Amino acid sequence: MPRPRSLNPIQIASAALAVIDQGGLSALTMRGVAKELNATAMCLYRYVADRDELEALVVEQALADVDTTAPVDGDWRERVAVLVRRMRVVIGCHPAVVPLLPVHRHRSPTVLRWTESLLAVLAEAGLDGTRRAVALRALLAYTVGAIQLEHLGPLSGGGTTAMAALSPAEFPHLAATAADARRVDPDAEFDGGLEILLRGLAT
Amino acid sequence: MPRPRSLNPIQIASAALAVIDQGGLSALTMRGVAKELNATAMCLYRYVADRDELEALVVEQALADVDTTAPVDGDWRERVAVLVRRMRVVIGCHPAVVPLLPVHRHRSPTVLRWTESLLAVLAEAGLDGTRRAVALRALLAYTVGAIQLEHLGPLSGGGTTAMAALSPAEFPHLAATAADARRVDPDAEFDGGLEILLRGLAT
DNA sequence: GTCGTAGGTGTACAACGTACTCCTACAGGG
DNA sequence: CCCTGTAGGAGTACGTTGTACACCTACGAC
Repeated sequence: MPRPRSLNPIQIASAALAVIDQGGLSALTMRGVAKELNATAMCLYRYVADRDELEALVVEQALADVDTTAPVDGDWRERVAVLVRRMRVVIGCHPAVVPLLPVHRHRSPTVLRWTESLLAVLAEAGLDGTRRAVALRALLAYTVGAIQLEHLGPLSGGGTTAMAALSPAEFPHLAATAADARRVDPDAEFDGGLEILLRGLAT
Repeated sequence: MPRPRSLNPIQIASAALAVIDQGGLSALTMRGVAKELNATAMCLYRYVADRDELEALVVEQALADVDTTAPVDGDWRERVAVLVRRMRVVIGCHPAVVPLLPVHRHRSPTVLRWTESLLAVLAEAGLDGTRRAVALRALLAYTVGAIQLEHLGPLSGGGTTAMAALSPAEFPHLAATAADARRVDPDAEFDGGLEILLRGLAT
């Protein structure tokens, strides 16, 4: 009986993701997303309760193309690494959503499926109960933290450069390490940290 | 010759921290902080360039009582753990600043001194060059990530509870692990993850 | 006392999220 | 075919935010 809807949540999520990809996090406004859809700001409230829910939609849309199926090749450590890297790669395509991840992570079906796959691998590795819960949180913490450091930490490079320029008298190790760090590419850095974690899990 | 200042950066930082501790991150506004100081919003701009700089001040103030001196007791792994735990405890006293940490971390002198101490311990452990840089980033990523998960993840507990209530048919491992996770206290969880990382660093 | 400088205040504006009100396009019944 | 009830979309408006600008004023040096 009623008038049919002219938008759907996927269109809204896509538009919002486009806005944020193009203009950064500060461009994500109700009015901005509405304009992208040739609609008005208030119209969006027929589909989302508030801005918070719009953010959750963006996060889910950004994560949607993470492959959450269980990897089959390699031992369990390699399979964990594959899952974690898949997540990182996809997030890397939408760096502006990084600040939204910690807040909306637990509402995303993709994150749930991904976590389920991760836990399955950990179970195969012989981890169960509390030890598995701790292992999961450690992997989650590292993943979230590393991705944030990568994208927010130095506003991509500036922070590390600034640290490398610190007085070697006051901060000898920091200045030296920052100089070293500039020569490590982000992939190697991420994988290196992940490997440390996986070595720790294996023993 | 000029009129003397009636405020100083420490007063502003303290007032801002008080505001955010009491009213949460959303209470941190120029007007709100000004009211706390019995001043006007515009007055603050004689001391900080913009809101961003005020946030940096809050972060530094919140972290100010982290003891960044090098621990002396225990082997290097224990000393790393002591430094990391000191940071976590202090941040735990100001949970509302957690979302500001990733953005302003690299501007904080306290973080610089803390990092310097951490690197010194890693150097004693025989790590140098690229390997030390990677180890540091891994520890940083875990620390930042774990603290965020702890304070933002589930709005403290609700998310884990929601996950425990998921359909065991669709998410068997997740539902079980979430149920287990509810019985792990936060300190043990954090220390457990940290220990995994340190074990990985030791080999 | 006088003066110049710099600190504090007041006003104002654009942009934000969103509550409320109205108009109107459409699916079903006659 | 028209008519009608319902729900979608638009418009307006309000309170709050950060902050630019102009003004006033309190104070140290002479």
